[in-house]
Amino acid sequence: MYEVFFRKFNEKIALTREEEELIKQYLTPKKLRRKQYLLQEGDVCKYICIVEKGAMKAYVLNESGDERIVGFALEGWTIGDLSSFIKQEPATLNIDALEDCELVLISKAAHDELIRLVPKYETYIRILMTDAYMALQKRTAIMISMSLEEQYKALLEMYPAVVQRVPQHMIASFMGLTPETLSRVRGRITSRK
Amino acid sequence: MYEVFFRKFNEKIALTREEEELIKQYLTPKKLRRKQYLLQEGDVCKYICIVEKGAMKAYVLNESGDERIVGFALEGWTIGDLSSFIKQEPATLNIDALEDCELVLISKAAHDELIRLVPKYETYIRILMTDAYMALQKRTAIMISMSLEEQYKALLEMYPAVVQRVPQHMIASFMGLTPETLSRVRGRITSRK
DNA sequence: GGAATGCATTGACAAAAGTCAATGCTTTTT
DNA sequence: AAAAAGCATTGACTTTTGTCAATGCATTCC
Repeated sequence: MYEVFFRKFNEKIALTREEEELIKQYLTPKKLRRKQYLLQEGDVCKYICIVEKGAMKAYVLNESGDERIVGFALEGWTIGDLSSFIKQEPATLNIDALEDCELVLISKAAHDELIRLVPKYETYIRILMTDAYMALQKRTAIMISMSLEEQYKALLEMYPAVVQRVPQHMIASFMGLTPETLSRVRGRITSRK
Repeated sequence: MYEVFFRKFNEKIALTREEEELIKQYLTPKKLRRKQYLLQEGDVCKYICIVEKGAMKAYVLNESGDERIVGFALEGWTIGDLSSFIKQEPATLNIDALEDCELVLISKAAHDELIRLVPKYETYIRILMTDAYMALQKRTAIMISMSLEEQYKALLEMYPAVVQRVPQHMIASFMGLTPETLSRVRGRITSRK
């Protein structure tokens, strides 16, 4: 249990057995079936979630009521409405399972305690946030500076596992496009290349 | 000197006089004239930069060679090519001064030392990264889920000082639009409202 | 095994955004 | 004070993207 979580953790900062055991006490395992919600808009995000197995997506609904995907999470990735989690305010994001999932949850209380008690946890979170921010900056730069063809190619490079695993209409949603437009973009890429 | 930097720091975590003095030794002041570069694409980002006075922008160049603005920084804000800074790899961002600026710089060596020596510095950076990530998530959600009119209104709420202070063609660039389109979007908002 | 559902693609058309050129107004430069 | 540069706006036109409808294919569900 928690193999993926601690593997990812140790890739960034090596933990002793004792530290691992201590941290484990603050973690909660959870299984989620495909299409089940982890979080719904308006609820407070009670947990940061690390995916041990499966795949999740986070999205907002636009005025027409259709999903715009803000992010995905595969094995080893972290997902949650961070803003809602940190401030304990109602969430703007919806998060649900794309596949049957095994998750590790960290509650706000556990998170605060871990930061207080385990210096390496704070360091890990600092690095996690930094990495997440860098990745989102990169995605933002891609979105505002490239043609759709180039955006799609860049996402393929940046998130090959996601593009492979997730239906294309969700990639379209992630890019802020309709499925038809993404289909045509892909057509242009394969015909011209 | 460094008033704004320490004011922002103390808003998040209170420092003792001794801690302030210690941290000060790792900071470098720098003045930059309007239009001068802090960083050019291809160079390694040597410093994280906090704006004491003035305004900066970070941008990428698209295939047509025109600027797409990734972010602004006003007084008290932080700017830099974080990815380049952390990995000490060539930058993809250009950063320059919109106005004459007074800056506080933190080199990579200073940053690493501060993290090692001053626990509150690591905490501050963790919070800074978390806040930056939350803000960028919000901006991303806005960009993929809203009409241009709503995007502009949302940016007005999110960054009123920026919209007020910066020429509109830069706001257009920040939104991934041409200046003409933003002008028309603004026209539609004021006529319909 | 057949029906239903979800998904990607394509076509025809409508709506939105980009491009190019021109204008008028400031601000900056000299 | 005059000239130049920067900026926002507008109009005419082009290109891109969205919308709606239809099709074909694969997967899932009874």
